[in-house]
Amino acid sequence: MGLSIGQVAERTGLSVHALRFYEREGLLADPVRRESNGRRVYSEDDVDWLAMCIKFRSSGMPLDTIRRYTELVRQGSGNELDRLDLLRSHQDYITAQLEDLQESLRVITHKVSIYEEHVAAGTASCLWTDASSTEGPARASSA
Amino acid sequence: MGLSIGQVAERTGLSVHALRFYEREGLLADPVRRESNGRRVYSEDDVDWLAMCIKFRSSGMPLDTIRRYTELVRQGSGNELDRLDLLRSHQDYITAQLEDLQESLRVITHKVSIYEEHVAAGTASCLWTDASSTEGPARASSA
DNA sequence: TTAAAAGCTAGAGTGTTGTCTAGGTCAAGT
DNA sequence: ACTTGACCTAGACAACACTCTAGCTTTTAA
Repeated sequence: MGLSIGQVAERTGLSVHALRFYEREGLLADPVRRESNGRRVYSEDDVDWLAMCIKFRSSGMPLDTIRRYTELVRQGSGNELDRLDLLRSHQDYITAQLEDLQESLRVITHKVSIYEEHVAAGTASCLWTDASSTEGPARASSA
Repeated sequence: MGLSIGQVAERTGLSVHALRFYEREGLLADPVRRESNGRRVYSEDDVDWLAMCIKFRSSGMPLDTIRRYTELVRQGSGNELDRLDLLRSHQDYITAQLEDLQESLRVITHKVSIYEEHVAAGTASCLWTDASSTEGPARASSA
């Protein structure tokens, strides 16, 4: 039931350094329990919480915001609207990221397909000399 | 036809600092032309190239990789397969990001909906006291 | 019993991506 | 003449999120 920092590092993929760092930064709902010798003992709940933090992080939430969220949870009930606000705005942020990424993917896929055509053509004979229509400044190498 | 650094900053959304920085970092296909007085003169092609760099950046390509790509383009024809490689691997990277983000969105949307239920219930009467089933360590506040 | 492995704290160091400052030039307007 | 504003270079500084080091204690395995 109680996990050492090393075990938690293994399970979460965070380094032990990062785990201590996150704790110092106030990202854990409660300051991790300690054994008599001072060593950290993590519960499954701690690991779940960390997993959530990792999801937040990987979707671009800054540590600062995770800390604010953590504080709200730590304060207990009464601020659910604030938590909801924070979550919704992160939701919006993710949605915006998704749209940007999809657009980026569209653009790069287009570039890839142009290069593929060129390369396919070039496999037969090396007749083309620049990436015109894919690279801006390389275009026609002129005014 | 020739744009000042300030105009390019306006058009691209990059700061003039960032524009000079990108140039120093070798992210521009050719070192920007200068007026007699040393001031930069950007062409539309430069702006197009910058727009592409911005797309690369915003989809998580490090400056380092953009520089490598730029170098390939600068070298001229003959390395199209290398460019294609680089582009394809970034394409894969974006795809992976999209999947991660979608998963994150799923998780956070679930949390949001749980909070919404709680808050809706609480609007009538403040009967619930914690975020159990949404927050790990806050759960039942016990062993 | 002793050596390796794992943990601890405090704090320094790092990589990335810019941003800002200092000190100066140049052109235009008043 | 003088101020304002855009531009220049070189280089210092900064935010973010870790990562690593030093110096120490404790646990575990041989």
